[in-house]
Amino acid sequence: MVLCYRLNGLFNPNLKIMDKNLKRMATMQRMQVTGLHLFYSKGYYNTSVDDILKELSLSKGAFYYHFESKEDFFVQIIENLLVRKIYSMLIEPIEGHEDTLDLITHCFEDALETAVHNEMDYGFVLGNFINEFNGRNEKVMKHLNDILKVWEVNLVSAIQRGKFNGHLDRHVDAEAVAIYVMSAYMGIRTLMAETAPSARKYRFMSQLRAYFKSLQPKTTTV
Amino acid sequence: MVLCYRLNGLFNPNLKIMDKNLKRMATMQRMQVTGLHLFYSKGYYNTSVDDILKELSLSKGAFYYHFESKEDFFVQIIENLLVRKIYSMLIEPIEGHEDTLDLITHCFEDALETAVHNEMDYGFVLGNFINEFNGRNEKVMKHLNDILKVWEVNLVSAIQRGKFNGHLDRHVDAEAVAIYVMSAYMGIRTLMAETAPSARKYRFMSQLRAYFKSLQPKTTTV
DNA sequence: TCTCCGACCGACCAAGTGGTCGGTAAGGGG
DNA sequence: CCCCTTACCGACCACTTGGTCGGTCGGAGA
Repeated sequence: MVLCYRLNGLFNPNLKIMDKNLKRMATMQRMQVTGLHLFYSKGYYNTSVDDILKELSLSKGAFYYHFESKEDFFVQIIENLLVRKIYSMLIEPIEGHEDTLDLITHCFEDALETAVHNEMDYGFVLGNFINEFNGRNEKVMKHLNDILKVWEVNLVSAIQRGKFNGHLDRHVDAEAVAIYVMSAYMGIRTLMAETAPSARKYRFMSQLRAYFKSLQPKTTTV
Repeated sequence: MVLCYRLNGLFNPNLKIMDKNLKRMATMQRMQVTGLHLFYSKGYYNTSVDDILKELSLSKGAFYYHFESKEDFFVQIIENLLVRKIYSMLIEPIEGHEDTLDLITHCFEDALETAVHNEMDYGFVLGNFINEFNGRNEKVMKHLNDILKVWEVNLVSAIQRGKFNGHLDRHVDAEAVAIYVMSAYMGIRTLMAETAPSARKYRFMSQLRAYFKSLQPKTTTV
């Protein structure tokens, strides 16, 4: 968004036009934010465009003035909101040069804690949407899989960094650990969805730590 | 089904009526089987009753003659098909008295292998439906959570059995292991849904084994 | 043979669905 | 002052949805 703003500013130094763009983008942003909330809580196919508009006291006309279609709207939500949130919640926190396993542990601890408090956990939102669109909408799936891929790549490189720094055993299969960690995270979020989220989070984290211990460098023989 | 058959036979020894019940149940069974397939591949809310009927060349009348509503239909699918399949795929295989961790490993190996071949993996079907109905339909969610609970309970007792038999360390937290194992399984199925299922299965299993190793009795000191 | 009943048909309904389109009010530029 | 663009309105459209209901038909019982 900031990027577009600057670009328009470059091409057209007129202040008024910049104001207009700001208004346009504010409206679109509002639609996207409530759209994501509704899509998340009721599902994409089970949320009508009217539902979103009602929430905002806007009309159909406004919606189709700003977006080509419901699908286009959703893709923009993915690109504008989902990607960034996942980046800041699940990728950025493991980018440091400290102990990789510690970083992942704290990252998951934080992410699951927000989930316990019923706030939106974008890692789970992603899993939810993957389940909903899988086999139903290739185009959207491609965008969702791209996010997954970014997450995976960043995990792999963090793990490799950890091996290099001596925080992980040299024989650890980075790709495998990444996949496993992602699986576990997405799975626990499904299990936390309805029943005893706090207790389940605690149990999950204890076993994640146990698993991570098995990845630490083996100082003893063999 | 067999049970109902026998019950009807008991209360009414008339052969003709048994035949009639058989026909009725055969039709209902057919509807449920294709219903589950469609609900699984397109989602519950995104599959219309007409879609199912078209597949079977049956009419609306037939459907609402046998079932009260779409929701009732789905609940019966859960009770008649989902519960049994999950039992035979994920619970029965870990009931033995051999090494619990071996049993779980083989069970998952088998279940994921059928998933790789694009067959229906009912463990994943369950996760899918939980995601779809979570926060949208309490009644259905209750039924789905019940299945999850049964799975959990059986896992816990299998793990406890393993501790008793000396296959697992005495200090292992059975509940935590159960939750963790379930999470991992449900998660990997989401990740296997679209991209590189076979490779991901392989990586997942390797790390599951690594984790399981950390649960084995510690023969060394401390 | 007549009657009755279970199983099924298909036209129909109200309530939505995504999407279109002819408007219109505001407000800046000429 | 007019004019044109932007942002939005809301009636409307074709279509689908879950669900209803009067009817049909074959076969079993009397």
